Amino acid sequence: MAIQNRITGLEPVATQTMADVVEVHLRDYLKKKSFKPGDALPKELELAEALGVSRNVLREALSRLRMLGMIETKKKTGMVLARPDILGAFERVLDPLIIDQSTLQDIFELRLVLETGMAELLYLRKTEKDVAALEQIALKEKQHNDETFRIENEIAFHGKLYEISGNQTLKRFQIMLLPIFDYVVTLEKKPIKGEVDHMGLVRILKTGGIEDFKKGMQAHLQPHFDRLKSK
Amino acid sequence: MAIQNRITGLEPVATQTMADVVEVHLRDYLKKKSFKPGDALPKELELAEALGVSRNVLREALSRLRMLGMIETKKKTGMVLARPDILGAFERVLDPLIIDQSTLQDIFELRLVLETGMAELLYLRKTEKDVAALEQIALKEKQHNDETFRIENEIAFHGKLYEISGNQTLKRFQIMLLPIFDYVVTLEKKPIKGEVDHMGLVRILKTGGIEDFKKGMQAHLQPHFDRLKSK
DNA sequence: ACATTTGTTATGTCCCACATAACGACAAAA
DNA sequence: TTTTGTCGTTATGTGGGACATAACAAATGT
Repeated sequence: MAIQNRITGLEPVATQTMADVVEVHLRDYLKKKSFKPGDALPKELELAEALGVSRNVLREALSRLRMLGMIETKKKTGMVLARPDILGAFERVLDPLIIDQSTLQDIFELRLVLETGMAELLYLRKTEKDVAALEQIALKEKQHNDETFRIENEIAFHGKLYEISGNQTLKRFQIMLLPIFDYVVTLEKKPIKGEVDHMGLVRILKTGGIEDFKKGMQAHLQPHFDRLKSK
Repeated sequence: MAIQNRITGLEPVATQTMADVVEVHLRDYLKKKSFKPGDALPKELELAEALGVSRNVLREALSRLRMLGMIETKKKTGMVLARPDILGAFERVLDPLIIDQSTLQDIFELRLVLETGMAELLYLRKTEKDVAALEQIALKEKQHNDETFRIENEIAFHGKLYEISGNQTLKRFQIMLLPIFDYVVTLEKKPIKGEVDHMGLVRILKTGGIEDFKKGMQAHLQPHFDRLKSK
């Protein structure tokens, strides 16, 4: 048996379960038939028979698609195709405690990449009203001092930025990533402070150009980037 | 009953199925018990009894967790906790045909945000070997002329960029987003060409600074950004 | 015309049975 | 002693049947 340990490049036989196969078949089926959202699907018994599996197996696969939001089911009415919630599945597995360290680091970086790359969208879509709201958030910051408020405000500020970007998917992304980000940050002892604070970013948004903002955000997040060097 | 139809903001009672509830309970259970990957879980019958549901319902929920990679099951051995594949679920629903138009647009923007924000990571981790490989890809581009090759090469070039970023999650992200990107691009008639081409970006990576690259990538993707204005 | 009742039907849930693979223990062979 | 083969045990994988329930549709009554 000692020899087996030395054998490399041999995966332990990917034993697929029927539900796995059926899930793929169903997805292909939906794609191939080019169903539109709202279209009715065959009933469970018909599908089970067509696929040659029991209703049990079929329902396991359907349960998956249902979780992903690809289908919706109602008694008597049957199943209809729906628009999947592409981020819904994401949320379920985004727990800092069960994600391995390197992926955690990856996600941490991802947030930094997003916020520096967001400048284009911001300048494309920001309104005076948006900037005013952002300024209000930044102002409140100076009135309080406790730690929990600081974190909440940090979230509010950056959240508002995502909102201004006008990208709903991006916004939801941020909401999901925040816990992760918090988790990583709180692992460090002292709060990190960049050269440019929130008020500074607001000032740039009001009077500066897009390049200025990129530099500003870069400076704001610089301490976080510095942490990554060790990787 | 007519009154009910006028009430807005009231979803028609999210009729949760047992599998939905059990799924949540299971996830909470796993989190609360702070299982580590590799830890063995109770067997199906025990879980079903503890939750007060039939084995069928439990298995539907388990099937979902299994799909997300949160658990692995083997006959006789039972179930063990695993590291979820955070992007696996994503891939399953990322089909341009079933995603609604606005989300498609969001994702399209997301890619642009990622690639402009990636500059920091690139300059943090690029090696001479990386840049040389990138140059090879850019060089091949000039030798061919057919459309399919152009697209493949486009993918190879930008894919290499993600690779250099050293962020595995980012890289997988790009692979998933590419079909979407292609889909949106091919909706347009003529190929889009920015002021800075691939060779230009390589030149910047070799001799220029990080700010230069940001500007370069910005110019390279500018035509795409211009498309977004109409939104 | 409208409200009520009744019937039908597809999903939701449960239960039982058996197949199958993998583990563990033990025995046989080297 | 170490390896190899056998076999029973066991937890998951799969199949099939039954009934409950909600929702739709048609028939009925006012």
